[in-house]
Amino acid sequence: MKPAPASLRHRVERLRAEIERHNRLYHVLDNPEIPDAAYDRLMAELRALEQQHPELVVPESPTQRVGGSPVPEFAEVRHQLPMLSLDNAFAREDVEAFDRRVRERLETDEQIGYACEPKLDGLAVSLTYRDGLLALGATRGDGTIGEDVTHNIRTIPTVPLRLSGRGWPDLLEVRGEVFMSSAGFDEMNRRANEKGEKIFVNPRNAAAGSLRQLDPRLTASRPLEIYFYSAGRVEGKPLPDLHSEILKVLRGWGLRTSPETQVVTGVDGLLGYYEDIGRRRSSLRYQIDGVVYKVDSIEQQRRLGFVARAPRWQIAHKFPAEEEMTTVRAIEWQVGRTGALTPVARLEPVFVGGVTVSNATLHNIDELKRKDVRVGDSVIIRRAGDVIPEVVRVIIEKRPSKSSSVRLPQKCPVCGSAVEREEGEAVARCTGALTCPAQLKESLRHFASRRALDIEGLGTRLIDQLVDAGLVRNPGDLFKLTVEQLANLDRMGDRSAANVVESLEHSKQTTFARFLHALGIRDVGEATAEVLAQHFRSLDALRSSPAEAIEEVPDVGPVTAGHVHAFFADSRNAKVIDALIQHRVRWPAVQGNSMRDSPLSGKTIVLTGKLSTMSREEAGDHIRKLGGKVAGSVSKNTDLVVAGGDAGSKLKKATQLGVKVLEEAEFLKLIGRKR
DNA sequence: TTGCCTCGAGATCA
DNA sequence: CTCGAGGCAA
Repeated sequence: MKPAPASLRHRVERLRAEIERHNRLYHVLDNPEIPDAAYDRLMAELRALEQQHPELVVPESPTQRVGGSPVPEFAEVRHQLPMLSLDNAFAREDVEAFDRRVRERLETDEQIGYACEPKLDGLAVSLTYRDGLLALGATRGDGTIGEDVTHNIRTIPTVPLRLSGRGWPDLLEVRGEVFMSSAGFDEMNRRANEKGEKIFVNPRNAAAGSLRQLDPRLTASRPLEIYFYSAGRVEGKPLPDLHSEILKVLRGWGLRTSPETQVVTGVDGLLGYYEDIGRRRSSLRYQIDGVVYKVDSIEQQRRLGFVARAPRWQIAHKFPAEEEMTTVRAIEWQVGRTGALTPVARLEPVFVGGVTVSNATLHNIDELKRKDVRVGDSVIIRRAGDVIPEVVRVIIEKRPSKSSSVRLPQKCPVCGSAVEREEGEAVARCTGALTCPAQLKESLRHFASRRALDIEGLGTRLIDQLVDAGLVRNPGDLFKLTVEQLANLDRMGDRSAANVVESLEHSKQTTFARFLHALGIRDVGEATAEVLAQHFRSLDALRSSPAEAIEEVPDVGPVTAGHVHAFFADSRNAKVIDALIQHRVRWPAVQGNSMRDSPLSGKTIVLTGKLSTMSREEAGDHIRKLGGKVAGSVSKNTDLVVAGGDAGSKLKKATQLGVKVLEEAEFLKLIGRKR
């Protein structure tokens, strides 16, 4: 093939620039200059030229949005700056309190400038541009680690593959919300319906599902959009010092921001914005579940800082949750792992807040009595806090004439054992322990779960069958199962059965902490299991300890210590544990850094700056594991400050107060981690 | 709590 | 083709 002549190269460049300009006019500025057909002709010409001269193709060419080949799996991405969650406000008082807190912390009586925007119902993503080219697109994940979905992000027409304009930093991380417009969603479903394909139930799930496709061609066929709402990591050039100005420069680089953003002053401004958007909510092109307020000044944001996992300078003001009426078909009692009886309302299915709700927990007997929900009642349902369905109230006028209050059962509805309710406790419990099939099933689920023994393939269905068939009466029985027994069950062939036996075998090699966690002792979750393991080091030491000795463990109080001691004192539990050990469930000896001789034990430590080898969360976990406490700010009570790169005011304060400061390398040595 | 995607494997039908 | 497990997101 002949190399492309310079004139052709030039033409290709011109075409790309032209197409990108029209993209920007169309998607970002919402102001197209040429008809679609003319745009299509430009694209067609570019495609033809690139086909004839493949050496001219570059990844950022507008023709390369769909990279072609599916990815084998999603890679993990660590967010350099964590993607935090945000606090919620539901009532105007919450907003007033927010504004008051902000002014108190900033020690000002002046009205605060706030940047406001709608809170879109989509999913948060982080995009990284290096030298102006899209390099990475990732989901939020847990805020620290997300998934690499670059191949799918590239297919979104409103995402520029190359930044336009000038003056962008060498490295720019931007955050935004990927969503589907209501019209796009309806149109997509209409087409899917015509073709007899399955339709999506709501735009949010459709958008989330689309980003999780392995094959970008499928994603490209979904009407995804994006609005950017903030900058993350920036290197090489500072951004403006007002949030609203940052949004402006982002827009200048072709990154679409919400046209509804607005800067207001003071709490009245916030509430006015909320009402304005609320009035226009139904005429917006997309679904929103509230609005977001941010302190506009970046300097003020910095001074306000963070609390736990949310910044103090922003808050989401949610619209009231959508409510629907339905009827109660039944009220059932669920028996949990610890025997706790929970009343659950089985409802006539009703579509509310984008999903079909047919169950709603009533939490406990007190809650049930307070609301006096009865079978046959008409009730108001909403999805509280985004997720969990809630019975708001009963419509008394519609109550059937002969109905009666639900009472706490005297006997366990599953096994018939006595039900006990301790003085002053809200929960009632079945006393059947592992003889109760419900408790047994839940215990086994917990035992096999990922953070416990992690037995792959042992799911709900299989556990139900094993218990119902009488094959398993306690966790120890799991390890007696044979391929033949398993293969006899529903939907279990030889292959599946062998896989389960294999993963059971695999799960026997565990850690002391996981083992303790798996036992399901009351009040012993992952964290407590970890400190118990560190403190006692061996099962025998723990088993033979009196409650007082267990109480010596940091963060373990008399109640938890009592539960732990009682658990091991129970001969039924002892038998199960012995059986597990007999089946060679085992773990490596717990290593050196016992809490007692750890250098961090009882120390208060502050982390500042970026560590190169781990996230702050991880560093915090290490410290806590070694008996230390992590604090957010430096004071005279601080024993130690760990300074990573770019450490700021906390380091300064530490020096002022004469607090000992450790570099990352020294810290790693201290926690017994080498580089 | 629900909905979505992916994967492995069992069930079903030609 | 269908189902269950497992993982993710809000």
